[in-house]
Amino acid sequence: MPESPEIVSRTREMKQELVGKTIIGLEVLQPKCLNVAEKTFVEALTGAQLQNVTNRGKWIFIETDKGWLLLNLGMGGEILLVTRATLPEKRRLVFDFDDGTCLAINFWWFGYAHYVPIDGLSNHTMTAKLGSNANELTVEDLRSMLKGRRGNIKAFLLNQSLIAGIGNAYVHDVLFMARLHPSRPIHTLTDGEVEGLAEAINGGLQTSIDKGGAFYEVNLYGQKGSFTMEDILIGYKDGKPCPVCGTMIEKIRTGSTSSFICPSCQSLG
DNA sequence: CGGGCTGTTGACTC
DNA sequence: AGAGTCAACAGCCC
Repeated sequence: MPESPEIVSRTREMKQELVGKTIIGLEVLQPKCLNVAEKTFVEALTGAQLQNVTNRGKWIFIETDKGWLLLNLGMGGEILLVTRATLPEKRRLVFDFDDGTCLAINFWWFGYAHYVPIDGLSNHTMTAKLGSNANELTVEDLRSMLKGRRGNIKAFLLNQSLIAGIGNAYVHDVLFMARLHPSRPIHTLTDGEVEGLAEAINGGLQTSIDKGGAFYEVNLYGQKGSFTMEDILIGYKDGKPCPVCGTMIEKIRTGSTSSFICPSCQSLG
């Protein structure tokens, strides 16, 4: 489940490794993940030189002199820096570079590889409405976003057009650190709770960013991230004791997703 | 073997 | 506007 920590880590690695390389060829094994015709995609990016790699939420922005390559790994996937000799079996896209290396991209279930012309980012609806990066959020940002908003806090945190980068894997610990129940109505939050939530968002993601992302995703070199189950406080730990009060952690249904909570630390009040 | 569950996202409905 | 459902279809667990 690639969320901010994994995407920020992949972005760093790609910027480090790929800037300056030129795409001399590319292979599309799953045209369905594209936003344009396969022919258009291939023609647009062949010969493109990579200039920068950034991210917004879960989207990776690869800037080239011929336009943008935007990637979203969906529910998981790998971006691997390999050679033709070491290509992974599972791959949906392969970019060949002028130095003999290549980038093999696979989506675990589904994902997107979109081409956008140099001046066309504002027309790319899937990224144009993304909110600010979760790992760069300030208390003031959060306060103004929450003001007057209805609904519950978990749906708010997962809404990418407000805060970009939090997904259903990290949200459990973010809410736990802020001592908030996922179904807590936004309008009932106190000033202190909003401040605590801002800290929880930053803290909850930063540990994993520092560790290169979660153990269930790999980096460009095929190595797993070092953020492990031991770094997770309550997520996916139903039946185990809460690290703060010892109460049994519960798995509950919240809308169409599951949530993990300590029923004592995160009471609905 | 098969069914149910899991990360994302947008489209669609009420 | 918010909440729910579905569809993209891989892999794991029981």
